[in-house]
Amino acid sequence: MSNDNPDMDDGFTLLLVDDDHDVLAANARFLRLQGIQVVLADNADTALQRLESVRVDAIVTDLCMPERSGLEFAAEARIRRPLVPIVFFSGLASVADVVAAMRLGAVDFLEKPVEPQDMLATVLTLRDRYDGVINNQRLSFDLADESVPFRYRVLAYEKLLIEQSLSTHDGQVGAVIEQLQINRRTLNDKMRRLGIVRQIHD
Amino acid sequence: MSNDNPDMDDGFTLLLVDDDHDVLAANARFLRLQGIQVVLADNADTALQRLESVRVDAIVTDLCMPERSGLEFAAEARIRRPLVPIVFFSGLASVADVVAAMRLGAVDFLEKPVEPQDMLATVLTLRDRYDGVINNQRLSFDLADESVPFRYRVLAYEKLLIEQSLSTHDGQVGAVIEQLQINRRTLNDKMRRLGIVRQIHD
DNA sequence: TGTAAATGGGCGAAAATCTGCCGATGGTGC
DNA sequence: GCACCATCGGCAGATTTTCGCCCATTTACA
Repeated sequence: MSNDNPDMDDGFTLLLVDDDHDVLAANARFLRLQGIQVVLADNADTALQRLESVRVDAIVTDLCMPERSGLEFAAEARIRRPLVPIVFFSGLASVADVVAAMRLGAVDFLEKPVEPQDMLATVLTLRDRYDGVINNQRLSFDLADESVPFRYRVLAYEKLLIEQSLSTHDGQVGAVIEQLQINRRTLNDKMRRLGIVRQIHD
Repeated sequence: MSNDNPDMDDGFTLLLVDDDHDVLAANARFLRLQGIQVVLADNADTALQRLESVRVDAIVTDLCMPERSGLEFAAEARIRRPLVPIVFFSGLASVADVVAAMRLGAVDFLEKPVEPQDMLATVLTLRDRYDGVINNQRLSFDLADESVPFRYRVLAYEKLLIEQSLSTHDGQVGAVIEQLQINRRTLNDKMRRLGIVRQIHD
């Protein structure tokens, strides 16, 4: 892919995966016109290679693809890049598909045909909000699921610890820092990555 | 906590929410026959009251209910009990509904009509996870008071995960790599760092 | 004894994380 | 308005971790 653009980017690169070349090209053109860097793949294997060779910040993928499905691809992608948010789109999605996708940590699920405006809005949201964030509320429930990769389990545990500490201290970050003996800066980063939102009760 | 039946109490209580009384009663009877403690509610408000008065370990709720929907209820429940897993079921769920539910941290989403067997299987999974979490905490924390630094707790958890996986696979490192989806080199490093010694039994 | 598979670990580049410094923001009290 | 406090986040350098490459050792099996 033509990534030889010398003048540097804003650091945000989207991986767009679709087995339909026409749709893929059209969407890519549209997004590029909006100033978003896009890397393309027309199947799961190519997409995984892209993940290796290019620094990808978000993934938008079709659910139904020949050979390897979007779900399988996403599962692999999750292992390689746990922090990269994934959005699916599909025309014929069953409830089970959506559940599976969300369990994999999908950020959103669009229905085909995807309006360019919707896709753009979603992508912009990814760039602004989900960048580097593990969106997974499911993390905290997968604690005992045997098939969940090590890395997720550890992240889920970190999330659990922080949330517990936060809730026992009424959302006081300072108290959490003291109890967990963690650097404030590190705690902030982790909270952002793990999608922990502080909430104060009274 | 307030369980009047002392000898039936294995510590796991399910909150079942459905506005259809007949379905609710039938499901409750079935689950109780399977030895599962069930608390009932036929609307969101009652369900929230139940959350306050009874220690609930898991929630299974209808998505569509008059007045407050299952989603709204779940959002409230999340705030009050962030760690309690929630399962939805619904007959007419749009993709957007499923996405919203999963984002709220739903563990699963069943389609109506729900087969008793499916519901039972789902609930049993919830219960097992619950057990697993409790056990994990006990194992890694019986030495630890609250003041153990975050870093050490996470390391202890990593050690626990690896040791568990090792022991269930009879010390086969290869199987651990597969189960935990962890790079071999990384696993080796971690084992050395955490002082894990592989031992083969027969 | 040969051969293959499994495991452990050194080395080093790449990636991720940690963390101090500093400025921004929002709420509180004077 | 102004000072104060708690919190968030950009930036960047220091530190740690990850992981491919490669080889030694051990174990398994013919």
